Amino acid sequence: MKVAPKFLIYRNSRIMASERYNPRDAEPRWQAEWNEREIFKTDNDDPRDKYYVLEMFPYPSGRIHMGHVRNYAMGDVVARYKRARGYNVLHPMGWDAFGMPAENAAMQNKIHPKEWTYANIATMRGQLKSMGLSLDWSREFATCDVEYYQRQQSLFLDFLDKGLVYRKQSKVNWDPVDQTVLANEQVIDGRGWRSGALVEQRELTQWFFKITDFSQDLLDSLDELDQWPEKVRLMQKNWIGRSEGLTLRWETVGNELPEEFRDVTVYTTRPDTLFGASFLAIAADHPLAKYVAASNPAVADFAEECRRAGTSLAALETAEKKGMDTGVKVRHPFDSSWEIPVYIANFVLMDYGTGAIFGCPSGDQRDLDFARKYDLPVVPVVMPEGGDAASFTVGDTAYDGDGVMINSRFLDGKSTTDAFQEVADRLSATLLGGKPQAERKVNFRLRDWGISRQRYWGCPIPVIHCDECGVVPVPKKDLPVQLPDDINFDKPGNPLDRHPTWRNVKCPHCGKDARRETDTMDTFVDSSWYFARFTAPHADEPVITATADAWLPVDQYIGGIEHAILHLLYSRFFTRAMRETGHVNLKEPFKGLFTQGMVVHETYKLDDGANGTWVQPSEIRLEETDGVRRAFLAESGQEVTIGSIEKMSKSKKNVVDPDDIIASYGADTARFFMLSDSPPERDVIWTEAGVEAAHRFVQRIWRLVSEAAPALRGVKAAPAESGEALPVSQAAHKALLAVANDYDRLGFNKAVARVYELVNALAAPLTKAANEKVDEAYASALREATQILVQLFAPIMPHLAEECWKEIGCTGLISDAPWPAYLESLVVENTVTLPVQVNGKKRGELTIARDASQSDVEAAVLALDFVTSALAGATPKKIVVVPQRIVNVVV
RNA sequence: GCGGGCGUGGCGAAACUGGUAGACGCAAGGGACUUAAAAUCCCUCGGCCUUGGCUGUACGGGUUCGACCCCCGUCGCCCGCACCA
Repeated sequence: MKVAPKFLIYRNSRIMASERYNPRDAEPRWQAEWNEREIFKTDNDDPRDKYYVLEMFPYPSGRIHMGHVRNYAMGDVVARYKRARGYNVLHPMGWDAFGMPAENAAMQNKIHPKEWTYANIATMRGQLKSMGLSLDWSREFATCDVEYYQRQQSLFLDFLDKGLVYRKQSKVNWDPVDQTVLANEQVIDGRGWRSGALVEQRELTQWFFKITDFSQDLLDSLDELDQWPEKVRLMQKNWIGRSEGLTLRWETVGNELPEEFRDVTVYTTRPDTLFGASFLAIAADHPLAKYVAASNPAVADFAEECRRAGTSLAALETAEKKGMDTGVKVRHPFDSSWEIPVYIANFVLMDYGTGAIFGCPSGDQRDLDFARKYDLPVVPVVMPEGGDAASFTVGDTAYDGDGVMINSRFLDGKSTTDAFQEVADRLSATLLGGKPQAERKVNFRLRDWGISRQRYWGCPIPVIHCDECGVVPVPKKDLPVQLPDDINFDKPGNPLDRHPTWRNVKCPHCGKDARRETDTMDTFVDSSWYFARFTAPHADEPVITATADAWLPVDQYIGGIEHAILHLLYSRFFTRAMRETGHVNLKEPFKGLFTQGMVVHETYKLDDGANGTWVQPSEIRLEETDGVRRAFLAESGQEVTIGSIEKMSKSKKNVVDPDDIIASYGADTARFFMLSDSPPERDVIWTEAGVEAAHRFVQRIWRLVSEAAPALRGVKAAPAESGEALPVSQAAHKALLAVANDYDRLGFNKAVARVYELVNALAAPLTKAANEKVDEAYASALREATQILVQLFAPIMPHLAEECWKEIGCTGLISDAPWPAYLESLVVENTVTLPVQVNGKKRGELTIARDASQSDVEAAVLALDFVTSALAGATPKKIVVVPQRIVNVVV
């Protein structure tokens, strides 16, 4: 980042009464002071009310980015504000340190994942420290620390013991060339990102957490999370996907199929549409599909094609809907002469329901597209209320709403709800092969959590495979199962798998030769309980129950919206599982949740089009002539294209390094800018002009405060209740009330606007105090107002606040100072100004006593000239008076 | 494809959740100070016509005394989709 040199010169010589504020001097000085006095170290035994504020811990990718600055600045404001409000605040930091990038770095740069990770942590810790965050660093840990993952293995064993862990077959993306499992993001257009080989799906036996044991509870408890964004609760609700339906068995036609295929079970939420059924669709992995494939090469080929589509749901559903007739037919449950074909379809998932559906084309768009493609009948069975049964048809759009049944024999005329019940009742009472043909069933979309990863850089799953005893848990006394250091990534595949000795172990049960599990855990496991570990980070047990119970839930959790579903749902599950295993006594880990927006930046491209190259903002010079902005390379002057505003990413090079910003402007400026202007839940656009303006404001505050300081130092701080200084005190106390309210709601941008307003209000008084003699009452009020101002911005710009605090003669650290109390008499107004509308349009104003009665207001309004002229002698139809708000005269 | 969200001046936004649309800031323009520049200070700033008014919160409808806010529909952009973290 290149900055105009004048910004970098902080002169030592005195200019007028003060010098420029120099963050490069002040910030390290105050950080050292805080550190020395250990004021951010949290005592678990402190008797005050607790407040736990946590930001999602970072992945140690190398350097912090602006998104981190924004996230941690928000958390720090909350922490500092709550500390001032008298809480015992826990505000810890750690590292989400396992994961793929370390392995990729190992392959590309021949560096050990551990070395790479800890080096990154060291760099990023330094960067975070330069931000002046009020963190308790004594609680820091990384999830790749043996001390941490040992406890995670211990939790795993407890879960296993409790029946919350099991193994089953599950599919993975397999790269046949690299002989390795690929993450979804490593599969690009169906091919491995490194090898380019067509990706296959393979079945592996993998470990799962039984999150589905808690489906209903995870859903129900969302109602209690009233300090979560509504959208996140809704997303989780949809993800869990509770539905009420019917499992329904369809008898297959003919006797040539084996016993197990005498019927096919489907799950449906729309049994009412049964008479619109025109096909059954089963997943490529359905047992019947496999059976047919064994003797039918075309079906086998098609099933294989489906398997190549990748494991991601998005890929599956975006793909063209395809199917293939298996030749098998089934009988309609209400008419044994009605035969319906069974297709294999690429959009039916074995994981959901029973892996088989019946298709009703008139009532489901996907089924309709499918039916049109394969020329299957489309019979409308539901029409909207009030429709005409004779003329209602379905063309290109299915009708999936509620309504009235048609073309459905005994259901005709019934509502969809009644038809559902009727079908369920009848088929539950019908026997097929000695069992009811249908059963009511609550189904969840939520699947169990597969945690097996065939990778090195993760927490080893602590079990042993013995030929005699099967799967044997590692005894707790043998923990940790430590990752071996002597590995390399010369060959594809999992280094643990091919390690010469690590796998070899004696069976803890029978003592014979056995093998270690070489799968490691999904990194989401690591982040599912770190918030609990922070409460007692050095304990022998995963958590100290009483301590965890005292600190949890996290009062305010702050992080990106991208974690709205998985991380938060897994953490909610984990807390429940830890409760079942006796580690904690609560089930919801996060009381308050806040999802912040991204940091975005303009992009710059040299040579337009496909082969253009992206250019970093630091290499750019911007010009504006006649309202047109143009960008040039600073070095050569060559013009570059200004592209769209996008999330900061390395690939688009539209990144700004926080280190550069902090070095040029200081941490306070960076923090202030990240919190000002944009509401925290929305994306914020990083602009040079914005940072510079923030920095100017920092300087402005310092100049005003330091110039007036000599006049303020000697006087006692006291608000003015009357006289010349009254407006000064009123402005300060009104701002105090408003900013506290803003901080309580995480409205940082609004708090910043209030701080601007207060500075504007105090600018003239401060300048006056700096330049001329003011009386003591005035100076006292001004000092009190200035102290309030400094306290208001202290959570955002703590270093500048400490500097100002000291300058105006306050003792102690502002980081330790209690939040000031506002005076009621200084914030209430005696009169109110009401806008007056005529027929809903504003025509003027009325200033009247605050406590004026409704009839007083009406009388005063009717006397206003613009009202009398609008009325022209007539009586108003109505006068709407909203107290303290508005008056509307309806003519 | 499914799920979720967002859309207000040239720009970031505010509007106490149905009550003055545009607070506060950025950018721009004008002025003061200065030998000059920077910094600083003052003024203007949604659009259209004439002081006063008309119009305006993505677009089209609706409810209401009153709609950025609630309802229905349309368009555009963003995020998630279970092995990225």
